[in-house]
Amino acid sequence: MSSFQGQMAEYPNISIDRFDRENLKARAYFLSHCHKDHMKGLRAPALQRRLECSLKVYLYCSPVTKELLLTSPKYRFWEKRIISIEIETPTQISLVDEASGEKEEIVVTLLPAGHCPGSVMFLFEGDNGTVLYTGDFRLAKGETSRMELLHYGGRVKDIQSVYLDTTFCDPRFYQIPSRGECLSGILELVRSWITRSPYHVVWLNCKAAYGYEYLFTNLSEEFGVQVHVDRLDMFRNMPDILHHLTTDRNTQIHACRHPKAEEYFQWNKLPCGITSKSRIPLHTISIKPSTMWFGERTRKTNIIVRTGESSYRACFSFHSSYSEIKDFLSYICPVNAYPNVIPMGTTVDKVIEILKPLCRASQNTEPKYKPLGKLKRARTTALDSEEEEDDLFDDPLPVPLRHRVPNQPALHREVLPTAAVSPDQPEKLRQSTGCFIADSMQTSLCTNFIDCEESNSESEEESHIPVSSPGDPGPVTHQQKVAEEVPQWEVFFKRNDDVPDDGLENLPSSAEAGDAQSPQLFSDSDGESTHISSQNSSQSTHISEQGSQGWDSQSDTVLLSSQDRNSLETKGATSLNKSGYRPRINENVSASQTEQKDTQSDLKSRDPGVNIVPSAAEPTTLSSRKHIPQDTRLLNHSTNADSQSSSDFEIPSTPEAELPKQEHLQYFYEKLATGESIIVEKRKSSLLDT
DNA sequence: GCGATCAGGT
DNA sequence: CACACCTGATCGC
Repeated sequence: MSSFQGQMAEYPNISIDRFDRENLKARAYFLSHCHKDHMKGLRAPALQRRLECSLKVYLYCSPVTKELLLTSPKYRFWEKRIISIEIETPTQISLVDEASGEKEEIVVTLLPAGHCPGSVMFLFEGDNGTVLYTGDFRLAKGETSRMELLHYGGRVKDIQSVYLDTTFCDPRFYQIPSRGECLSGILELVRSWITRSPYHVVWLNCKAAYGYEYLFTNLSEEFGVQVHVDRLDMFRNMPDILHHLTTDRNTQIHACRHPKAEEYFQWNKLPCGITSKSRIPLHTISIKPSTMWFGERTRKTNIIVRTGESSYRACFSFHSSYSEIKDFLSYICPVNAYPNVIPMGTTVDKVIEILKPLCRASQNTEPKYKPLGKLKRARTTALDSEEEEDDLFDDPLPVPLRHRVPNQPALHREVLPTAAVSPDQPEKLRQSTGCFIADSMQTSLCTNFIDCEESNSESEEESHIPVSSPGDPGPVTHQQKVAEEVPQWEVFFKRNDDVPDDGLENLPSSAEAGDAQSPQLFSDSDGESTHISSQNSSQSTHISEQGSQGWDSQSDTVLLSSQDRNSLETKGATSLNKSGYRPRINENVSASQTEQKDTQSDLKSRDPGVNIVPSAAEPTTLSSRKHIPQDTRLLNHSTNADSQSSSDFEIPSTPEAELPKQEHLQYFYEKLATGESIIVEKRKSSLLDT
């Protein structure tokens, strides 16, 4: 549960995900997603009064969040005061103090957070630096590096502070099976049951919260069976969700709820009350999505656990695991990181101890890497025997790869995201948030060294992925990016060894299911339980292809973009916020926003110029000041072959390409080393013969 | 009657 | 397997 108090040290005039107490004075409000623990005070009389008095105060959120919020009558009073901002569309907002007329400009960019429909992270850029509020998020390793607007000049932006979802920021939660792995596990369990007869039904015992929709849509897609839910009016403008849901109880997949649902289930009664179909009794299993986690060294990652004769728990998480958080933060590498959540059973201090080493030292704007001695040696050619670790940097890399150097090309707008933090900032931060300040003394040399290493490997691994297919609504720079990139072995011949693979048993086919009431392929939860295990990347790619075929064959409506079909996890994370769940409604926001919506599949809609929304008495104007570099290609970093990947954004193999054999590589290397010409027999290697 | 808070449940 | 709710009791206005 979020304990973020609503305000960020750098921009205290805005409030995010909190609407009570101090936040009642905010000049603008932001809502990252539609979960109640992020909406405290949002419908309180105090705030309603504030709205009536201050006609220039608005709530900013994603279009989906706006739609979900306004579905509830309790929040209807917000109707005229919400401005939805498209994902990945930098938007300028004027923060005006209505009493003094004082004005502050800020640019906000919504980035998909992968937590639930409409969930976003907020990237704020203004005079006090660039800050990122993650809200709640689940991003697999490498997804961060694909967010164009987190980057500038081929590097991650210089981010002063990150306000971070630390729900699972504890080594206990080292890994959580990826979205795709969890989904395929659940798919197989459901398949094994509902294919037995039309009277075999599953009940998905989901909590009352947004976030299970991608499970529903994928199940529906896979089996051509709509999911029974209590309500679906909130999705009335999201056809790609709506089409997979039904209020007709006559279906084999239920996600309906009832206060006495568990009791009902004991009596083979579904929450919606039915026990039979055509007077033939139903055979029901329950599947309870819940977070399951595994330690660093755990290799078994069971996704389904049987908890009773007809009950299963299935792995499912809305939040990033410990390693995903660390990947995320070390990639962003902010000056400060503040936990939004203190996980149960841990303390603020412990969380801070984890975050600190992943941040820059707050006083070292220019990171100093441990192997500086190497640079000195390179110039003086003097040997420096006392520092053995220098040898780790054989290649002269005098410039930090990750961080923007102080004088990067300035953004062509009035906000300068370079840190303008005064020396007293740390104290201010401590006071205003009561949270963590990255301490330069302790992040020290070692930290920077580690960070450099990790950033290199991660960027290398993730930065050359052609995520965008022509015509899809990805950021405009994607295509340029792909074209400019130099092919890398790692891209086209993706290893499988970065996903824990312990010789998993493959799932038996559903035909194996015997006569018993429960599927046989899962044993009980008494310790010997084996289950659907974590699958390697090729399997998850395979599943996604099945899904893709389903889309093609089954529906005349394209519900997900081609990009979203690339993997199951893409459906789960990205489409939640992007084209997949984009409401169709037209909103009266501003000329610029409407234009964005109407041309969403057009590259023009990805024009990286900053939108301006009418805030605080500003008349709507259209601006397209460019500030995003043409070349957003990431830098080449070195590979970390052992890095764990929990992503399902696995790099698709080039069709018909095969991993080169060791002996072939050896041959090539030898030839290259001796300068001989390479004669390629049989299979021509397009990567080597240029 | 409403909201805030807490305890307890899933 | 620890989320994001729900319900109900109590207190204050």
